[in-house]
Amino acid sequence: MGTKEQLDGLPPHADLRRADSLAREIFSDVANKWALLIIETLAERTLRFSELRDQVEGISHKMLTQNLRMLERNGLVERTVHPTIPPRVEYTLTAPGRALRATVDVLCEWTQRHLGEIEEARGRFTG
Amino acid sequence: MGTKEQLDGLPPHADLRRADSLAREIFSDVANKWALLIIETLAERTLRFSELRDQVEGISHKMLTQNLRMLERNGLVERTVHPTIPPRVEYTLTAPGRALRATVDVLCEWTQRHLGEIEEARGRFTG
DNA sequence: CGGAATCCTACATGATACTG
DNA sequence: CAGTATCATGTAGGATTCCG
Repeated sequence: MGTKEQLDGLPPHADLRRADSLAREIFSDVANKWALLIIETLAERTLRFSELRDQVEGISHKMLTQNLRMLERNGLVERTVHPTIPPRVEYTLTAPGRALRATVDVLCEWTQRHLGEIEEARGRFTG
Repeated sequence: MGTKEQLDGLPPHADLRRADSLAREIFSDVANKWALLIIETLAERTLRFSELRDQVEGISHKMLTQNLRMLERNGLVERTVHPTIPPRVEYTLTAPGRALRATVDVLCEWTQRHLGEIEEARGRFTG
């Protein structure tokens, strides 16, 4: 596959080095807690706006809207409007969104696995 | 292993659900572009402060300092001061830092792999 | 209910200058 | 060179209000 051949031999963050590259832009979009928590939450099942707001603890109405728009713009989340009254809007992960989810899972697992270690380090740290 | 048994059967983001949990706090620390780019850059080799500033394109002196302190506090990066004149300060990944690096690599690979797809999605998006 | 728009505040970030 | 402090500014983010 052509894409894979181009990547072989390069560090995985090769293009992220340039501050103005598309890769860096996407990386910056995605590397923030709200986006990743939304992705994780949608991974279980399709959810409505208000369900998401309830399940992603601490997120505000505004942040949820902004991040959903960003994820939709990047094609990671699909937005479906049911023209009923009151309106019903559902959000689902797309294929790339589900692929991203798999990588976020790894990050979540890392967090769980090193909780204790990090807590200890914080205790030792005297900044 | 006790830790593994506790995690089995739970979604990987189980504890991240609580906005006030330690897991969420660590996740929020780590899920930001500067921290992750620093981790990626340090993965190749130990670097001095000024080398890092040059290699992580776009990062400011201040952001680099702040993020290095945060990573050091969480025990992901080790800071070594050589008492010379001028001073020489080197930063290295710790074991948990290297483990994190592996997961960030996956995120970088995801970014590279879906670049085109995302660019297309952006073209279609009319927000 | 979902979302856009407004206003307002706090904090993140950059630029600069200073110290050891 | 590495790091801190200070100041200025932008932007993130919350609360609120209005609209379909």
